[in-house]
Amino acid sequence: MQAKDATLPRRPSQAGAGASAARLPRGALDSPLHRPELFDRLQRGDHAIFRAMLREQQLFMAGDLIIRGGEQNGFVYRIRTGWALRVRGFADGRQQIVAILLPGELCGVTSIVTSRHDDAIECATPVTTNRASDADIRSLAEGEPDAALRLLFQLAESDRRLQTWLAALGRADAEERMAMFLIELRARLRRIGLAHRSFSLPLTQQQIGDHLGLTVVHVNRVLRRFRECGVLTLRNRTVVLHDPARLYGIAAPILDTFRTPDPGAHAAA
Amino acid sequence: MQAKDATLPRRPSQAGAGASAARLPRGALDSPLHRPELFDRLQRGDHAIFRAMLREQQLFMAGDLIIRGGEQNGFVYRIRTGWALRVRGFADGRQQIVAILLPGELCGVTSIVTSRHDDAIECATPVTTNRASDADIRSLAEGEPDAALRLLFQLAESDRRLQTWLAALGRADAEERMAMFLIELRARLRRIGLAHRSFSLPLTQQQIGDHLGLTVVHVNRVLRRFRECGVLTLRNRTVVLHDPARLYGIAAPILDTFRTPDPGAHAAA
DNA sequence: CGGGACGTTGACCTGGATCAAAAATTGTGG
DNA sequence: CCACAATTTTTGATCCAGGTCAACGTCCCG
Repeated sequence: MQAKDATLPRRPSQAGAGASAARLPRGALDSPLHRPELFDRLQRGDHAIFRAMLREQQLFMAGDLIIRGGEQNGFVYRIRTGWALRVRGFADGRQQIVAILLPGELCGVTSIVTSRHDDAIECATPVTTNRASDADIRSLAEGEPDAALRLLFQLAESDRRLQTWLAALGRADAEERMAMFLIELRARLRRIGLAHRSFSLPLTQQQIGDHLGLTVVHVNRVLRRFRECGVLTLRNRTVVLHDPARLYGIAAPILDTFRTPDPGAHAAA
Repeated sequence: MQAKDATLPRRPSQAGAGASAARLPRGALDSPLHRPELFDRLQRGDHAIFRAMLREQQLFMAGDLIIRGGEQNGFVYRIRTGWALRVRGFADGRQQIVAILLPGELCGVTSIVTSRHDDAIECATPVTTNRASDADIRSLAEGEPDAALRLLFQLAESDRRLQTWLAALGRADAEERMAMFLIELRARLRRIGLAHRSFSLPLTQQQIGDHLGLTVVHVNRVLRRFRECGVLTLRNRTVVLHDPARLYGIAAPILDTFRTPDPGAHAAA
């Protein structure tokens, strides 16, 4: 359960997830909604943070916790390879996977100001990380505006994703959620070079359910429906998209958001 | 629909929400989960930001949009008085209220790095704000670490709330959500001196539903049940808590979170 | 005093949960 | 390589929390 403080293995993991991401992906800083004029600064900030983290590397196994819930954690992490999950667990065993973290992303940034993490960070695959103490990161940010900007960017991205997903949980049905989930994930994986027509999805259906707010059973049924309609196949932790357009069609009402809620909308053409 | 660029009225609003908050509340910086040692810095940072915003004041009416969804908005706002809602609207009319903003909070902080807001900020009551351009805020943050910390704090708070609420939408039932919603809201209002045994809740039941992920009809039924059990009364946009302990009891399994999801839990005492 | 929000209630329906049990897959030690 | 245990996937049968539809009441405002 504890991470080994070790140098990274030559081949960090056998999982499809990590294998092709041995090099640090840059695409994570290229979100379609960020300001293009800041890209250079973000990249420099990212380098600076990465350099500050070079000394501390860790290797986790699938199932390990990078950050425990309910405790203070004095570090900011950067995922190098593998998939990590932000999990919120309840007293009675229910749990919600609040977000998914992919290589290149920072996690635990809020350690800088908060005294406790309400979520745990759990590894879905073997994961390699770098880290630095929150104090180091804080002083780095004060010295290098670009690094501060990089931190802000991570929080802004996280905010946007949480917000989007929250809206989906509140207002979308099972098929819409599944479609949206896979579409967004594929887009993110693509940006870091980990998705083509098919991509790996190293989560159990239980975990997918914990993310979509559904039971395993229903996740399975939705997947079956998608398979029977020829939309996609999920086998061996791998998603193969047969009919992307159809998938987009299912999620369309949800993806096409940004309409401001103006009271006169029902009259418009 | 457009805000007046005017000096603030002597009595900013008749709504219970704003009336007693003419002075800027500080309690917003005193979240139970932030690091106490940073409080002074946060407060200084808050002052600095507030000073940078003094020049631009605005008054909005209930229903106005402070920030439109889907557009770039070059400002960071600070709510002075009144209630604002972060709303995410879908193409087909569904909408989800993603968060509620109270006096003393910053909104639009992500403007600093993003090119578009996916959410709109809508006023639930008359609202008075200050604001400054994102460029000004960015350079302020670079000059004054305390101000940067204040921005980070806002994002961290927002992150925690979104995460908490997301988990509730994914895994809690209607009564639990309602109970949790009212409990958290009361706690926040208290911190800024706006709640005692009763507090004002200036939202329609439709809006409450849009926040809880329920229909108006069902919101109404849950409220009736609560009323009939003697837990609380909601009348005239005012919540009167008759039996707080009972309310906490309903939300207990959800509030009592931070348990890390360890696989051996079912065996423990 | 008429019209338009908003709140309230009843009757009925359905998407997804729950329960239960196979089948398939993965891991483990011999 | 196989037998065995544990985990995960799949399917069917049944149930219910919450949605939908349709009124009606109530308050406010011009």
